[in-house]
Amino acid sequence: MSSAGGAAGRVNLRSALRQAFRVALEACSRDGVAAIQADELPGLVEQVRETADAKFGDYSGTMAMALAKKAGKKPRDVAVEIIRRLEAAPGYADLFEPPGDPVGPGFINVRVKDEALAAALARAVADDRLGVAAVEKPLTVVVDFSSPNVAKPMHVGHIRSTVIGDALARILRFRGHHVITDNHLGDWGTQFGMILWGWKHCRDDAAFAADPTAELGRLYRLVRKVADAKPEELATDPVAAALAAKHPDAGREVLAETARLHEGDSENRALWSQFMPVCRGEIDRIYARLHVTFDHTLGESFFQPMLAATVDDLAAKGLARESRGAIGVFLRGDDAPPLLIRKADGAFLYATTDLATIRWRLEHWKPDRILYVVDHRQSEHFEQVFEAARRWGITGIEGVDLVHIGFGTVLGEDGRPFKTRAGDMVGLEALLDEGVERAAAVVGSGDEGRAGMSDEDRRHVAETVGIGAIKYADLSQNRTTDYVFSFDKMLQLTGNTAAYMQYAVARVEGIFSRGGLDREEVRRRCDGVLLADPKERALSLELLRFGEALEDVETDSRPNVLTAWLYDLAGCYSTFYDSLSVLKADGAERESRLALCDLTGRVLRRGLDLLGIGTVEKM
RNA sequence: GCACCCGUAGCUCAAUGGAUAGAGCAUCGGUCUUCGGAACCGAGGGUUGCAGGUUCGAGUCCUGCCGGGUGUACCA
Repeated sequence: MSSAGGAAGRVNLRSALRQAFRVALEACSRDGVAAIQADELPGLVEQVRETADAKFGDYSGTMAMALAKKAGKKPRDVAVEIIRRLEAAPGYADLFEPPGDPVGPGFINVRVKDEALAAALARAVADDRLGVAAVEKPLTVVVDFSSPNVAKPMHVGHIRSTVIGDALARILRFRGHHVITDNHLGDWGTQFGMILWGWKHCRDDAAFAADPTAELGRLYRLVRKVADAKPEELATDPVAAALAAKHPDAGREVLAETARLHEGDSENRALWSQFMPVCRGEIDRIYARLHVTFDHTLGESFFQPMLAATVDDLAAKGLARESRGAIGVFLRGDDAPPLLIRKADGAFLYATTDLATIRWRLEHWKPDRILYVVDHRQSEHFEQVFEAARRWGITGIEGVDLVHIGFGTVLGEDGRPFKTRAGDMVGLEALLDEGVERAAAVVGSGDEGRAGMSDEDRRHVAETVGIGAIKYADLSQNRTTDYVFSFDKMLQLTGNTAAYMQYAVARVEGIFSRGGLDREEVRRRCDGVLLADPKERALSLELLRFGEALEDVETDSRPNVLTAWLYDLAGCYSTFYDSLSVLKADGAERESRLALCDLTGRVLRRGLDLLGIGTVEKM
């Protein structure tokens, strides 16, 4: 038996090569080639990366050029010194060909041995983890994402946090980290003051009985306009305008309702308890459809009992003080705006809850890292909260990474924030519906995979493709930039889209059902892979880089690194499959190529799964 | 005013300081008597907003402009 499931059988080629370079560089330093401090070693070792072009080999190291100046030597001479020690590094010769001479100004190019590649691939085929090694030092990582305000309908603005956060959590978990996901619901803020005010002044009992969610949504939208009292908004909404005229002080009254809720007013608390299940039911339905789950859903209300103590403690430590009736933490001197933690009317704020939440999480979960997947517009807020938390000196905060994973805005095709013609945010559910509807039309356009497909199957395929398209479009963008939302582009069957990737999976895996083959049997028989053709070798190497792609996703919390790699993998497969026979091949060649197909299908499927995207057998 | 982010092919987007700035769409051309053609191969298309600077090497780092966005005391 091969080492199925055994960590010893999994090799991350890049990590192995970096380790060899580390040894070589340490030797260079010892031998006086170039003085290298221990703290600059990691940066140099990271300069081992995949080559830009296969003609240069598989991996290259560029650190010789960086080291040349301080060594007082020519870059190529430094490279020669590194190469000499690299070849002697433990384990190097098992996996890699001798490097040869430096290229150009001093590139050290390395090629993986074919035998090592074939053996690693055979192990990956037999492995549930597809050859991906788990991290050596698992961290406890809290991922705080989605976090909608429950009293208002979820809209397109929530999709990015939800989808990116879910993907990051899945990937970190697969990497071997201990991941705790928490949906930090906005269930205690001013939006509830709006609902409360609306409930008391303009509710429609019949409408609430018929559809509580819709009625609460109506109240929120209506009262927000009344409270904001912007003339241009009121001009287009006579109902809101009439209410605003009748209640000129609505804005303040809304805040008063919020404050009463926070103070424990029995009527407002009772209404809150009545509204919450309605709100939760609404968002849970969407999460179910997105296949997104959370380990915890500790909303702001959960931390409410800790807020007064939070303010008191910060004040007692001399970090927070009164200013204009409110209480704030002054982080940048007396002139810069402080981080407010209590309003003049006594109500607490977003920052108060965030600080209390950090303390609670540190105490109960002892994380090494907390990721906040939140709109980039809140970057300043998080900078301040993190700074305040550190100065506060909460127990256990030393060494904990607090990271704001910001992301850009979703734009309409006009380049403006994505809104309906009326100017409202686009509802998330309606968005998903439209995606699925359009997917149904696209999926129905072919005929190959549809033979014998029931209506139910077709609905399932449309749902999987439609939701997948929306998620993939989001995840395949660099998260830091805004992006233009376009159903037409995300549902294309070519290019870097979910539909293309899902199709690739169906096509790859269709080989086995079409050929009437037992995949388990293919895997059992695989004891190596033939790499006679460059296309087979390219595909094999790409497959073994799955772990590297996941590692790179974690480094900068960027899921688009994974989508880009999956797309490259699909490209390698297409090239391979187009020119080399699989089912029509014979003997060992057929076995080898079937194993490649099997692994490609499983890696693509797993990769999409790690992005939260489903796949189908036929489409 | 101050702070942060962004300006890359006609369009939508990539590119952890590395080699000739890449994909898809669109345009044009080619392959194969389809192991799922929703394929594969190729071409054209770029002064990476502008001007300096650092570096062996800059789309990437620094400075200054131009243009766009966001945030800036009691929303979250």
